[in-house]
Amino acid sequence: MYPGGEGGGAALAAPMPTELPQYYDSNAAAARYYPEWEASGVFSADPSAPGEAYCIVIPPPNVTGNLHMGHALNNTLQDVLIRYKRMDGYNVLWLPGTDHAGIATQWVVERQLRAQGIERKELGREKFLGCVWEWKESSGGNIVRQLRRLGVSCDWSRERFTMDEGLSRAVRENFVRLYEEGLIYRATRLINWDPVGLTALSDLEVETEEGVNGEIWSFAYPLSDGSGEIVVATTRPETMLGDTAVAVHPDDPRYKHLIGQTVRHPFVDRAIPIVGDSILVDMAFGSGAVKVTPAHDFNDHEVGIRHSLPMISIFTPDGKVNENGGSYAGLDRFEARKRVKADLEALGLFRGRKDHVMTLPKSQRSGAIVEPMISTQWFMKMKPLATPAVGAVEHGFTTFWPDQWKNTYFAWLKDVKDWCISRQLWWGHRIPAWHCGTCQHVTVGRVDPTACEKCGSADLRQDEDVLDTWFSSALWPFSTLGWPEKTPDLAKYYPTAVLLTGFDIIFFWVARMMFMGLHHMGHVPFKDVYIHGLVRDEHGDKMSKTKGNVVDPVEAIDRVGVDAFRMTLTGMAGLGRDILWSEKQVEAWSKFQNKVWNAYRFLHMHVRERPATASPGPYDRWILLCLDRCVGEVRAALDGYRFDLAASAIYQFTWYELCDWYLEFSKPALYGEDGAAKAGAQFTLWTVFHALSRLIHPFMPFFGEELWRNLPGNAEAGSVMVANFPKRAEFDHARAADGVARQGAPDAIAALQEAISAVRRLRADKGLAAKIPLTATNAGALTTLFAGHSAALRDLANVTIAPGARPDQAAVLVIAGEEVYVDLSGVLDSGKERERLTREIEKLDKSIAFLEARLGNEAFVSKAPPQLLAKTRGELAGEVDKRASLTAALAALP
RNA sequence: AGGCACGUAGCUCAGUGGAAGAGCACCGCCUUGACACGGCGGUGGUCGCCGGUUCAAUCCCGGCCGUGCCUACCA
Repeated sequence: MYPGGEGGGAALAAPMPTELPQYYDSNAAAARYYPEWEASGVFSADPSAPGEAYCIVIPPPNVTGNLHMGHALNNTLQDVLIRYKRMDGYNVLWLPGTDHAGIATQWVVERQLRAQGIERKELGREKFLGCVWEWKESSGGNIVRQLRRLGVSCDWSRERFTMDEGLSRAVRENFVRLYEEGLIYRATRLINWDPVGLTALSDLEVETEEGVNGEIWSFAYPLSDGSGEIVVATTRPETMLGDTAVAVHPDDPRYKHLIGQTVRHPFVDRAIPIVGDSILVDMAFGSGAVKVTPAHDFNDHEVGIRHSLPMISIFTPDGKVNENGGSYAGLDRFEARKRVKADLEALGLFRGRKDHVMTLPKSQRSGAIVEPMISTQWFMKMKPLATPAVGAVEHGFTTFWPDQWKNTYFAWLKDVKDWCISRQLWWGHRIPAWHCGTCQHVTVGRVDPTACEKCGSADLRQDEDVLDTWFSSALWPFSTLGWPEKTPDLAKYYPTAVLLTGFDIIFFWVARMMFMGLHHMGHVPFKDVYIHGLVRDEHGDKMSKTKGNVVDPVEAIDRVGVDAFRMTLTGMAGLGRDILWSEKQVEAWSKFQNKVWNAYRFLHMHVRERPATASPGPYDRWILLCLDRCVGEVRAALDGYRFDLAASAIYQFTWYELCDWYLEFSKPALYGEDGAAKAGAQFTLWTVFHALSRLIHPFMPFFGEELWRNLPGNAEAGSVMVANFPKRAEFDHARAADGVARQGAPDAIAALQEAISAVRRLRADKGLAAKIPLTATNAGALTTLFAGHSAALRDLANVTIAPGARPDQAAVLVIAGEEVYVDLSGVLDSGKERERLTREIEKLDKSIAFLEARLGNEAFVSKAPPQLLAKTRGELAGEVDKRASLTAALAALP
């Protein structure tokens, strides 16, 4: 356009066509549109606005982390749903935020400090926390900046952090309430201890490393009365320093007379009772006698409780033998193992060893071998919370997609042990409990107490521990909406619509949100839980630094463009399948993007302004009905979380129907002189892109926006984000028009496509250049049917259909049941044509044999549905006719 | 050990109780006025194996084999 124009007063008849660039630049579009979208306020939710609520809370990434492919997938899928629902008129809120990630973050900062020669303990709690906050502030923006690169439409004005003021308040409220209800308690128990991280862990934070080569080492405990010995075996000989019993099966004839006697501990001055325990001991295994270390083994601990055994802790928090280990005190646990073995051998008590492949419990964070230790910690009572959480899914208040994940969820909740929620860390929500120095009473409160609630003493000391990170995450769906306040957000958006996450945190997070939501809100936190797979490399291997196959999403976006990047992930996201990231797949979607872009440029060549509504011709009606079907498929797919099928439906329609056929069909009208036909095609082309840009937008947001904004005459429509997602009813006019026009007539478009393909095949088979025009003759109704399609036949197959008899030299085709003769005068190669016909006839023979066999089966005829029977008979008749035609043609060949 | 998935074209995956589909790869031909990041045509599969139900099974059921994951692990 020429700003200001040329003067002269005459309005330009038509705007100068905006020259669309040859290629669409996804990242340039992103840079242009994203800031504008964010500034426009469309991302921001308004609970007082109309529309049914549709809310998703983001699975909060680690605040100091970086975006990885899992995040990219997770957030892309959320954005697809959010944009779809927003366009569909829902009152949408996508609430973003980050997690403080207790252990993980503390570790990173500790490591940084250690690199500078500073130890956390020397620094002290206050100063150390200062460093963590500093690190959070300096790196905390990364992840949200990277999320923005994905084009996600979250409500950034509502961004939350698990340790912000509001959420900290929710955490405290939750703790106090559960404490008052008796669901949080302090107890001394055997827990999982991380000797490197120096903190308690929950069961879930312990990972098992499989396939570790170890040994089973046997030794003898001499009976105290000197009458013999009992052989026991262990993978951890050093734990014998804490043995307080030997267990045998009460029915075991070898040992049952010994129950009640004692054995003598060779290193510590201790007589150890022999107890009978049918739960622990399997008579058939090993020697049938088991050493019992109640302070360092979960099974043994139970035995200790059952038999009131002493529980002797033998390790210090950092995994060294303590004063209970006699002369071994001060040795690291692995060093102690060697010494114990050597000393037992020296005493002649060694009774053999064998190799044993075992699994080792390791700390999820530090990797250290976890040590069961008796320790005083805070726990959450799980049974009363878990039961309703199981029921809610059983009764369908929350649905898992795919459904089978509910089994995983049930399996854990139905057998869940109390949750150890305290951590000996500094970074996290400090436990709101104060210990009285005078009477030892613990005061828990919403506000910091100044005096012991029991004795009034002012000698109070706050509990040193912080809460497990997942304690705050468990509240996320309602704490982020304002709980414990009764906010408009909470009223409008809770329960949320769907949670999208990976299967690895069903226990950690999904289950805990479920029971916390049910407990505090009385409703499930989300109606659906969509569990997506893992992003792997193209061979299906897990991405890992050691394999060197990690794809950095930001780098990938820079390289391939954000739209194709997203579509690649989305296109593979079905139900219960992992996503295999492949550059080939990226390329396919880049090509798709390019294909659409070129079709769009074609539109711009022929449509300069918004076309007036025009009555659609046969091709127009056809493509509009295809689009209508596609819209239905996309909606159904998205409603069932089949992102892959939605992507595929769009691809199929766009490439195979719109580009391969419709654009070609429309050319004669667009380039021609028939005003009505032209208007119909222009209007249809515009209508298709008007819908397609909206259909694509949730998946390829910037591409959709670019198509929408540059659609001729669409400037005032604003952003595609707030346009309506296509509905099937939009194309009712085409359906109605098509119904009137066809009135039961055969499907001319299908016949046309068949004819074009048949001629093309013939050409390819005969090696005939496309330039050579062909004539096809037909004496039947087909010529009438094709009467309106001569231009399409000419342009797409370079063939003319005329009424008439069979030429002397001709190839016979059967289209829609009628013989069509393609005049090959002068170019007919009898040999090749004979081959072709023979091949065709062979195929028909097989088909006829198959159909006849079926119809000859009495059981089929009597039991198959009548519709199928009729169809089969019709097919057979058609095949027989076709065969007759081709056989005659073969016979007639010179 | 138990549980849950999965096994369809060379690769990655859709699919349905009524004669097997896509992308990529491969083989021909084609620069035609949206597009060579393209067009047209084509090759390619006893739908893991064995039984059962059914008129009809790749699809439903049972068993087996193989792969992956989860949970619990025996001192």
